[in-house]
Amino acid sequence: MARTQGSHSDITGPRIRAAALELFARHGFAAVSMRQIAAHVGVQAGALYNYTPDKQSLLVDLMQAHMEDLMAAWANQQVAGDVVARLEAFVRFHIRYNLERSDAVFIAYMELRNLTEENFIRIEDHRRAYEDQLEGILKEGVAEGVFQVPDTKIAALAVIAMLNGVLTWYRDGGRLSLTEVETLYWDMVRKSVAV
Amino acid sequence: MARTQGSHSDITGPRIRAAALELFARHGFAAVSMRQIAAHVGVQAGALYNYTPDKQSLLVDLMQAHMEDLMAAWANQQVAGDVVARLEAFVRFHIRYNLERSDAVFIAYMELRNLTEENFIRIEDHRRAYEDQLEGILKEGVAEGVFQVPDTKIAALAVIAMLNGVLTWYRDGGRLSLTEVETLYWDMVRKSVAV
DNA sequence: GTTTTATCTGAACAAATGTTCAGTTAGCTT
DNA sequence: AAGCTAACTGAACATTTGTTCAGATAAAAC
Repeated sequence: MARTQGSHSDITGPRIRAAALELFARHGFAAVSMRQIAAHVGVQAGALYNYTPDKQSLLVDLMQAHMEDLMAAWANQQVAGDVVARLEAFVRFHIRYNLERSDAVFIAYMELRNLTEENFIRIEDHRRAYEDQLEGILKEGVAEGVFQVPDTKIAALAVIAMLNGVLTWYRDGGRLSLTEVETLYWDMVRKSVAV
Repeated sequence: MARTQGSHSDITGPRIRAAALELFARHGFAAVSMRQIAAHVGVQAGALYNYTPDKQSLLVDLMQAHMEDLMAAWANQQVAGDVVARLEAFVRFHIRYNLERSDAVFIAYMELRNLTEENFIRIEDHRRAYEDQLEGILKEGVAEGVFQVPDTKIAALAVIAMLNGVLTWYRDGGRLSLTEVETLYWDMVRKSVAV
């Protein structure tokens, strides 16, 4: 056999990335073999190399795409308003977006150690840029006297870490709805940076 | 060659666990081979099997030991006092303890997916018990009207997630001292659960 | 309908994996 | 000093790993 019926790179490519995303998130990058990914797509391992030069590139591309999507989604989301409204928007956006793409978020946070120095820096730059968005809001709020934090950089990291915690316990159809979770976290964040 | 000079299980055992801890934390469980651990100790791979029945048991034992140490250290730490003082004690304890054993903490949070169902439950029970300690303090505070949170369970998880975030950025000899970091986080936690 | 191009197979490769074990030597006991 | 036990080596094992590539077939272009 060789080329299979209905085969098309526009279909196989995304399916490979989707399978890799799910498997990397579930078992970890190092624990997943190229053959497992291929089997998930219904293809032989060799075929993957039409879509990625090697295994690590597959991981990096997934991370990079996620970080770019995240930044684009946030840029698209922003609403004008006072700093409090913008902080609330950030909190709700972050929770909702991260829960919708929990696999990608998980990978982007957990698999950094499997990256080469160069790739690590690329991804880390994206993350810092995202954190800077939140820190910018906090800085403004502090300048206006609406917020009070001892250190805006640390506060931004603390807030993001707190919000990311949702990933470890939230399940669809659980005790709390997505909106309830958002409101609950927003309540804590709001108070934590209050004057 | 066979038994080597100065070899003793009281020495080799701990060294194996220490090497495994460091390597698992740095590269991930699946990415570390038994031969790498052995090389780190200065021993052949086969010798490891005098100390563990298999690779996963090595991981589980490290996790279990960490969780037990954590619980014991907290039990040993507790001071009498009002709920606010006890919450502060928890925050400072958690930050300090986790930074001192960041490798173990990292592993206990990241490698759960490499466990069998049975082992997963064992470790997860420990974590829940630890989280319950914090939730207990929050519940008491809410009952007394000193704290106000919409949901003590979620609040406990949120606080712990926030504190764990320290691990991702804190470095010895950095801009902030350990005590400064503790105080900084305590400030945010205190406000986040305030009435 | 024929040629060209895109896509995949299937086999192969060397290297690395977790684990076992017979054999060997160091340390301890008597 | 002799015997016993604890600790380790070194080689072997069956699998699995990431990756390559010649060949085969489907889809697209002409």
